Amino acid sequence: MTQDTDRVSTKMSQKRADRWDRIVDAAELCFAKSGFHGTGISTIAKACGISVGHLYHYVENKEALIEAIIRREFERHLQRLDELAVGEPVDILNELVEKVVDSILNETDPFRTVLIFETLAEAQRNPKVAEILQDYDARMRVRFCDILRRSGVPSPEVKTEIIFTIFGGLPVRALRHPEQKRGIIVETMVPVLRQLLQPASGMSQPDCA
Amino acid sequence: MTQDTDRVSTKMSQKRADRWDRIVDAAELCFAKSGFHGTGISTIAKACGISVGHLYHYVENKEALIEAIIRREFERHLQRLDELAVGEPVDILNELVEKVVDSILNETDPFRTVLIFETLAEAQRNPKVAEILQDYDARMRVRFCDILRRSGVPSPEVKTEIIFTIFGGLPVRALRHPEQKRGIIVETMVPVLRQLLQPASGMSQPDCA
DNA sequence: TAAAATAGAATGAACGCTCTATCTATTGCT
DNA sequence: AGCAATAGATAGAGCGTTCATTCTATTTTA
Repeated sequence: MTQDTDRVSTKMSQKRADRWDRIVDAAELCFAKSGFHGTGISTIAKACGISVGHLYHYVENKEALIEAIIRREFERHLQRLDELAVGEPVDILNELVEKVVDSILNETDPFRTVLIFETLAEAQRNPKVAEILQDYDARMRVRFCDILRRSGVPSPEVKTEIIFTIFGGLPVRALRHPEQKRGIIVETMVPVLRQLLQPASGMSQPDCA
Repeated sequence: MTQDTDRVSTKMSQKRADRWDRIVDAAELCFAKSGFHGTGISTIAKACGISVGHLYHYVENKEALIEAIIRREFERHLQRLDELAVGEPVDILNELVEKVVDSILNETDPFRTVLIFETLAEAQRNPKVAEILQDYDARMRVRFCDILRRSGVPSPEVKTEIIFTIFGGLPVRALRHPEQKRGIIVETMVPVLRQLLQPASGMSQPDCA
């Protein structure tokens, strides 16, 4: 351990990174409660126990904070997607359906969902946010599509799009129809998914022999 | 026509209603451009060419304006749904699929979509908005479900929920993946819809043969 | 002339952000 | 090791602006 200065600076930037994380944590909570534009910087500063001036030593401006939160959230989604891809290609389809079902049933994560709509609304008027959104969506599509392709699902791109549509609709439904029993949806959704994810067999569309 | 006073007062309230409509029109446009919380009252007043003080003679407060816009938008949705229900029960399914396809292809209404997410985001922190949202959703569900029931679709409630999920997801996709050709989606979506809307026939296990 | 319509200034709070001041900890020099 | 110099951490008041709303004054209409 000869890089003493390095270790010090690492420890330093580690501390900085920790502080940054705590700020983003607090901001996420505040934004979830009151929205991007309903939350003041002073509220966020208070929420993580620092002063406004101090917060601005870590955060360039509110906009950057919003983007950071959106990015972090999408990174989580990408990670979840990667966890899906570890199985054997043969089992993947079953695993996929299982995960989808699980995802529907356990989508109770309350304030994570809030930011979805906040983000979508923001993306409509903030081109930078729109770009982030579309960029991450593209990356998620590629990964998911690869899984389908490796599993021999025909027209994987379109299937990806349709499944993403369903998943995009689920949180909407959770808001618009919160009493709906998720289990019942799953029951009817599973055969639909199975039909969509059906690997190429004898009779099939132009896409596959 | 003996109720002269009535006619006068009607003409009066007619004028008031017109003014009100123009205010809501302007507000809708502004909110679509900058969001509920990104738009100031003065902006709305300017957009419909009246003063702030005057606007407050028609509008109780900003909140009421937001609610009015949301309500008006949902009324439009309800109306569109009713237009769907006029056909013969037998043809309804085909007509339904056709309308759905048409809806996907022509969902270019730009600023109407904006308010969807604005509304959903708002509903998460404003209980009154959430109630409106859920109330209108329930009414739309009932109507749509009735159509399915009259057409002999099994498990119409669940089918309604699933189709609403897909429809809820479409605008999400339009934002997250705007380059996606809608036509391709439709091609693959139609068989999915047909399977979902399949009327009860001989072999009809709970879900699949 | 009474009432309704309309305008726009005034209000006070909240906003995002910057500035300065203090305080702490590390560094270089001897 | 001990002190001075320096850099970073932190706080909070202050800036100019905008917000939603109200108030008062004026014009138009009945």
